[in-house]
Amino acid sequence: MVVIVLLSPGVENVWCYAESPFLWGNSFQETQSDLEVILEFLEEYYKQNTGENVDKVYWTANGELCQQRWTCYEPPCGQLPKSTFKSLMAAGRKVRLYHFLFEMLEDPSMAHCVSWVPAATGVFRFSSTNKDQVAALWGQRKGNKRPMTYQKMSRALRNYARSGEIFKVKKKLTYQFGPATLMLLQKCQRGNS
DNA sequence: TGGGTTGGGAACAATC
DNA sequence: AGATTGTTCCCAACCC
Repeated sequence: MVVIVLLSPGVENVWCYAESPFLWGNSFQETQSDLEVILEFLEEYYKQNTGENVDKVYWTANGELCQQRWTCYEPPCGQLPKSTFKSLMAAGRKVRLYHFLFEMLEDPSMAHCVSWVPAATGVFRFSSTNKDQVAALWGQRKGNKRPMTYQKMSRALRNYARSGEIFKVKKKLTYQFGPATLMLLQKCQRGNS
């Protein structure tokens, strides 16, 4: 997810715009993993310029905050206590399937289950014999009651085509990350390492 | 032909 | 209470 922070030192409000990279492209972009850093920076910057502490974060959200996707469209404007802002950030970091798959792909010990296809960027393929192992791990990660299978997981993968996060490649057991998703995942990974 | 794979509708659940 | 993100079930089509 992308967050745009517009600082207005000397002005009472600090504006924080959050939106989805899959909807808009933007000039100043940071990933969701950088949100806390941004918030800290914002606080410090605001403090230096106004001599006051930030106790609230203001942002646009079509009149109200869309809690899960950080999707905001146009001002103005909502306001939240900082604590709520932080807890929402933590909630947004909950693992999603495409992120989990990226983790698997970056883990050499999982190469027998799922691996990158070198021919094209962002393309990956499940092993015909071990694909259910990936699915089972995903089910475990989510704490599902019933065992996850490749068939059910692939149903979730097919839903990603609508949002452009992952596409099906016309090859057996092969999928491709959307360019924006791949960039985001790679950036997240660099941020964590 | 058959089994594995793909595609998608629909209802449902968990979470925020 | 509504949106998001799967999960589960099911059936049809495709393909090697």
